Amino acid sequence: MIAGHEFSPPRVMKRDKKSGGWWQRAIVLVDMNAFFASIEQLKNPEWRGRPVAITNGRVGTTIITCSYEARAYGVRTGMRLRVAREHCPELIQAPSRPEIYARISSRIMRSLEEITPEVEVFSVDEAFLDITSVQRLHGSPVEIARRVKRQVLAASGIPCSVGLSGDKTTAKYAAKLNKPDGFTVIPPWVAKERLEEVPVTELCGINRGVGDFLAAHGVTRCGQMGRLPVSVLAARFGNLGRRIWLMCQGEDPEPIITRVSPPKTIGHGKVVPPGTTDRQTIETFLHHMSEKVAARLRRHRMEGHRLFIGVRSDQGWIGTKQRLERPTDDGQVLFYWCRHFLDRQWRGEPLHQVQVTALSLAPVGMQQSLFDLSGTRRMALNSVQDQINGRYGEFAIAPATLLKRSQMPNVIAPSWKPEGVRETVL
DNA sequence: TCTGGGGTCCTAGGACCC
DNA sequence: TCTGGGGTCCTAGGACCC
Repeated sequence: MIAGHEFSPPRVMKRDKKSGGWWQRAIVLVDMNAFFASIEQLKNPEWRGRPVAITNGRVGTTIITCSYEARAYGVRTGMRLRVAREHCPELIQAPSRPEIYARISSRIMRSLEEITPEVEVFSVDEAFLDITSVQRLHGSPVEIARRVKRQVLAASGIPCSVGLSGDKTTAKYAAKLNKPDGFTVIPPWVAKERLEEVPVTELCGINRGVGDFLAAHGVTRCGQMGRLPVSVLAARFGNLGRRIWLMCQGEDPEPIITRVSPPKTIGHGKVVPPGTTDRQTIETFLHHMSEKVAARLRRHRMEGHRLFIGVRSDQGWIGTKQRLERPTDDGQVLFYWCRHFLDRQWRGEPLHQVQVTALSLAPVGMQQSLFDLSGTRRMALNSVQDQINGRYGEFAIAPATLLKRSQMPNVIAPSWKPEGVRETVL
């Protein structure tokens, strides 16, 4: 490696005269605008400039996200399709296509890493970049941020909003000031002043829980935070409290997290037709969830050591968390426990949601039961199933009872993160 | 408020150890 | 059984994110 001082940030923070000076710390937040809808408009040119809403497959009734043209009519994420059509009769329904969104997301993230290796994939459509140490290489923060915007467009064909500041929270706040296709700079030395009148709940990380606590102490706007001793926040929220205190003053110390860590839980849940009481239907859904969870466990070469199974009725969740005698990545085993759960805990109440989540994940153990023949046979089968599904799509092959449900849409969670964007650093 | 379908992190408190 | 003074591990649940 080259001597450290080559890359260390300048000690003196210069004012950004004609965007020429160096910043002590420079953080960019990239936010794709209406990501899924923008992609569908890109792939279907006749939809450009028109109101498009993404739903969960053809059968979805709730809007996952929608284009800005649709938003102009008052259509919103989470709205029922039926209600949305009242606002906007010509609304185009587009079933979500997760694989495509995932591919484009990966492409965007890889292109960002050409600018700096310090990229934090925050969600499928958002990323933080710490560009502090590449100022010598690529120019001023403003120039680099502009390049980020150009590069995302080149990599994906769709616009994004960019926020630039000296810390993560202010950069994120900046990015949402101008949407879509925005570019907002809040130089670090004016961050505190710019945040002064901003309600604290506008900042990422402050919601009702923290917001109510702050309000009870007379703090509703960032500028009021200085009056509250940091010890009050620390006493209530620990380290998070200290961070919040700094965040509101434009000095969020949070670093960019480049490390991709393995998942800690893997789960799937699904809304079932409201008021379902038919055991067979419930089982089919749980079976489907079990196989999906197991397939992902195997893809990560992980096993669940604990398991959450739950169903939701009008009375709320009925669920169990249990420790497995033996960790597993096998859908049959997961489904076995689902049935067991139904036998023990379900009294036939009408249900509207089911959930299967593998907890306490750990890499597949070395002590694998190599002498357990039935075990190895199942592993081989699972491995083949994964390969086929990997090539031809999930559930190209699956237990027979699931095939007739194979039109069950796959969704992509906004929290999905692309894999293999970078090598995990040891 | 939740919609729908995913996640993470943190804290409090209990069980159990010496 | 409680004294006294540590500690660890585990789990449930809350708060937050997209």
